[in-house]
Amino acid sequence: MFEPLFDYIEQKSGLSITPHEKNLIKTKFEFRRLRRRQYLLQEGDVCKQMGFVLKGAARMYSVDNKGHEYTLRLGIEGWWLGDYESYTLQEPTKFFVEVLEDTDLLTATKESIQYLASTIPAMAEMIRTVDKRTVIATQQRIHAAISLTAEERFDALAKTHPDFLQRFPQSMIASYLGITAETLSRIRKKMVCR
Amino acid sequence: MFEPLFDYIEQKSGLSITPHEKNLIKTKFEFRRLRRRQYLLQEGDVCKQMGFVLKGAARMYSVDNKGHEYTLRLGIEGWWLGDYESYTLQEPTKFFVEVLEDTDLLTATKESIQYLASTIPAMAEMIRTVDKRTVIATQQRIHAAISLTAEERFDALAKTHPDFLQRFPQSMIASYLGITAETLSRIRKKMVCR
DNA sequence: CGATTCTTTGAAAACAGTCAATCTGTGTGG
DNA sequence: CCACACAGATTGACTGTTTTCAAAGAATCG
Repeated sequence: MFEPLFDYIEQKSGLSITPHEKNLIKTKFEFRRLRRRQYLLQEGDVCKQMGFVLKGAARMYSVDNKGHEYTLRLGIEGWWLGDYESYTLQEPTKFFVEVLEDTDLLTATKESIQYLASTIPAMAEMIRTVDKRTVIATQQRIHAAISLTAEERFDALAKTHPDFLQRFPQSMIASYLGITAETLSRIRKKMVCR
Repeated sequence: MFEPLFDYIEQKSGLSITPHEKNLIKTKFEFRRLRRRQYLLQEGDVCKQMGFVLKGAARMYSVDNKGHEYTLRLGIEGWWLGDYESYTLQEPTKFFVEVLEDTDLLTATKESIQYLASTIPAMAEMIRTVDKRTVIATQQRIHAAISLTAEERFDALAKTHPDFLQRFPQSMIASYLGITAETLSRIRKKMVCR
């Protein structure tokens, strides 16, 4: 059950983890199964733990006072769930993290993760690497948001994450791209014609 | 001359640095003075070094095939200059980093910074902390880009970085917000009336 | 099968971009 | 000191895109 996480840590860090370290990780992560439509996190909660997705799909979104939803993050197998800001600062979140299919997770608190990082070199290196990758990915998304048209942003997403288009409803993809579901529907219609 | 950098490292890491460590840092960073309109980095370059701003102002932007500019980053005293993606991956950049006033920098290569990080605990911790803050800040900017109107994004920027509005021409603020200079001008006009 | 959710479509309104002209302030050279 | 050039900001008219709202059409789940 923990194998996908072990593989992930070794792959991201480029370091291997010993059997002893694996046992340590097993004691600090908790297996959780969430059913479709359950929330891992809700607005106002403090994000006490991050979750590594073993199986399933989820999204992180906010809701404004008009009821509009804005999807900040989509995640499937091999992604982390949780609000990084709320987790890092231990402050209440503005977001909901909702599971879209029955989902299996490995969760751990900040203290557990910090302990593992201080004990297991591969864990510390994995976190540094993932943080760096996240900075790069978010910078690219900002660049897309300010420099590309809605259609170009959709094309870019279709290229970088074609799996997302299969797994998530179009309305969520639209909200991830910063457009309405109607606009995305029309963009797709136009594209098929060509 | 190095004091602002030492202060920055101690403040961000929460750790103090010894006189010996300070000397080490001095050997690895290079002082550079750039004149208004000079480039620290140009499209196609590999970002060999990051620069810590002692005095001055700069922006990082891309140019599309129609000649439109998109500002990804604005920086003044106490900010880092350079394309994080190109620096981290050592791949050619899509961006220009241009100095808007005569600017004093402390620059260091990736190797130097990695060496300092492996030698000086405060340096390593500063990098981790700044990376985490960057993830949070970029996530907030993405959220603003997809959830707020142009006017609301301007208000948000005026709140979080009022100094930017003084230091940078409106056309650059507009491009940072993902709108045209004309639209920003009209937004400001509307706001004054209220 | 019925209920629910998601997607598509249409028409009107709101919004932002484009292009061109004008205005304003700054600094430079004569 | 003035005239001029220059860059940045503003304004107007127009175009194009996106949102909004409402309704109808598919797809999915229990």
